[in-house]
Amino acid sequence: MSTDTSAAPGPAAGAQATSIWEVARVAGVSHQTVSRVINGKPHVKDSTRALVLRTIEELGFTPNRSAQALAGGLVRSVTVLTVDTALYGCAAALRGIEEEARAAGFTVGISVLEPDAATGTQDVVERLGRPGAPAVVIAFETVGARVLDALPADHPVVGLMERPDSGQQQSGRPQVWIDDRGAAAHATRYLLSLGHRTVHHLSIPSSTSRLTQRTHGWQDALRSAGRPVPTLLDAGWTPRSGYLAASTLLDDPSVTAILCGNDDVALGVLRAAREAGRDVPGDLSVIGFDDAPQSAYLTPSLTTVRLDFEGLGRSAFGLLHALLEPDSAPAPGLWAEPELVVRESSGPAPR
Amino acid sequence: MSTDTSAAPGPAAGAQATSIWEVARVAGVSHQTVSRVINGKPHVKDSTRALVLRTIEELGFTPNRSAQALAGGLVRSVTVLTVDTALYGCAAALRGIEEEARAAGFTVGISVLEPDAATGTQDVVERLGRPGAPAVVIAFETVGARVLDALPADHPVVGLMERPDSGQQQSGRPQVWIDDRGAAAHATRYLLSLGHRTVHHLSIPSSTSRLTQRTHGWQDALRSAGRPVPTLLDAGWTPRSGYLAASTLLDDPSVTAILCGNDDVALGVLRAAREAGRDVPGDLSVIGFDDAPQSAYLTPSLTTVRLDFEGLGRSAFGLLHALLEPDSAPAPGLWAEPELVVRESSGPAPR
DNA sequence: GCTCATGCTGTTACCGCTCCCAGTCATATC
DNA sequence: GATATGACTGGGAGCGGTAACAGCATGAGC
Repeated sequence: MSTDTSAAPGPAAGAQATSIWEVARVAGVSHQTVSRVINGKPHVKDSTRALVLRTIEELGFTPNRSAQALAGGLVRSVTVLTVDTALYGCAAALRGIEEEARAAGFTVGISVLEPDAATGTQDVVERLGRPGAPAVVIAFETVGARVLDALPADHPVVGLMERPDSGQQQSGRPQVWIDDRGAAAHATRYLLSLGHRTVHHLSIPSSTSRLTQRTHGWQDALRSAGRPVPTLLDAGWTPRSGYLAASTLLDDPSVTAILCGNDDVALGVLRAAREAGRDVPGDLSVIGFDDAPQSAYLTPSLTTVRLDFEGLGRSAFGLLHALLEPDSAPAPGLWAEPELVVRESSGPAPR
Repeated sequence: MSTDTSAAPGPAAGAQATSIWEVARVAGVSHQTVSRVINGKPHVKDSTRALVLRTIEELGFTPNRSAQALAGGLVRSVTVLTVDTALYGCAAALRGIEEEARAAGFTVGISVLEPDAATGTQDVVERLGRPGAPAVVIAFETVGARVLDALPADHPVVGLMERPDSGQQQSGRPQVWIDDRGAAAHATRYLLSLGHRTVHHLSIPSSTSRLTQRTHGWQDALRSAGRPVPTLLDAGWTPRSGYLAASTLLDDPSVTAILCGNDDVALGVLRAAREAGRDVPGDLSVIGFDDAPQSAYLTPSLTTVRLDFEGLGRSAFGLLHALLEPDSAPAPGLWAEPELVVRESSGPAPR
């Protein structure tokens, strides 16, 4: 009796790892047939298919994705490029993407962009691991936008953006966006309608060259109402930054309404207001942006603009999927329009 | 003059994608030398190395990770398995892992576990894409723990856990954990020291078979102080769940101190307390868990147990890295001990 | 001067999978 | 009955890398 090492014809002759060759050997078919079964391709007799499927089950075989990708098969993986996974907007979008991607059998990778990260084409491709690797870029701010620009035009990538300026429908690159400019304008008008003379704005970080669309929307509303546009104040993303920015702003008693770049900033403002002895909404109205899950439970509960980041993420993936597999992919869904959610933190201007 | 299609000896003879063959051809060396340079292996003359490096730069070549993985080279990718990317603890841990992984040149994938997901070995391996693919499992709750169990003992995986019961130092699998049991006990003792007769507890979801370590810690402290242990109340992860659970609890005027399973639950409790006309901390003390970035800015600001999820994530990756590359990996760092952060939401028992 | 170690380089065989192409049948069609 | 289908199946050649081995100089040691 001798060990038969020459039996298996293909690679992995004496191997223990279960490959399609092993499955093929056990099932008594060729590796090609196994491949067909795995990929649900036609031209396999039902009984053969069943046999192979059973064998796969028995052997606990899992196709090796690296090999699939290398052999030029369908890739079924997305990389999400984002600045911060903990920030509510990004986290929610990520969740939407992941959810949809997993449902479609895609693997999702994630790579966090440092604010000062190198964003040359090569740097970005290196993060993706392979030229032509599908990606979703969460590009609400500058770094993301730069990364998006660095990718070649034919690269399968979709961006999650702020609403692009109507003028520059640029790049023809697939993208999904939220009309936060319009939403910010709406929120600002709402505050004016409550009798506030003007509205101050604590902006989330913007590129040095460009204001955020939220800031633009705020300006739009004030200008078209003929109201003075106060100096723009830059906050960060955190409650702390909102708190610091508001601390000085609240020294001015004429400030009666503040539109914040996001809910976290608004939270900081709420805190600063309380410490400054300003009643919200009696003396001061505060509006946030995003409608994070916490915002409804704050004291006072926060009036805010609800943004459907999760839906946006789902759509982004859907768009990418459609790009990759035009036939099999379901049509990408839509996402909810921004909506002003009025709660306790906003009210009539003091008199 | 004719196009020379036979020049390149190896694969990709007439291809346009830049592979190591292309780099080799341009640099006038063999593909193997290019491979050596890429991997920083020895036995390459400095001048040759420089030449290859320059060529790589010029051609904008990026090694194909699928091919590297397939060829049995170092893998340099981790998959994070978690239940929710938006939950503060998970998000922070994920950030820690990603940060450390990227620094080490690893790709990070993420896969969200549904509460009712199939967690057989094969299901999990399928998510990882390849048997033996390194992973970090965020296993603070049941699903994660089950997944961890499903992986074969020799699989390179590290778990982020609650502190295991001292009895069962189980499985020998590498893991990092937070002593939330001790921290919960500490927080409970703190409340008792303020004069509260007992402490109520709103638990985050636990497996049906097992209480969370936080709940255990709470029981520990009450029992060893000889205080009555109130009925355990199950909340969820969200402010809403805390709000709902507290709404009934607060009908009982003897409830003066509540330890919450996390900060979001505590936020809901704060809200419910206000609506019930209970002053915090005058009538009621509330303590959270996690110290989310928002908690310091709430009104009242939240006394909570600070947990270093980010450090935990970094350490988890460090441990995995050391497992994968015992020589080159730096020693995994430590993470901060839990710490009770006393703020405004806790105070002496009412009398 | 010749052997031997040593540094550098190229050749070859895979890794596990998918493509393309060439069979082999059974069933229609003429 | 011979030929054309067409469903099914198998064989081989890569995909872009890495590992193991083999060559070939160069310098040291005898």
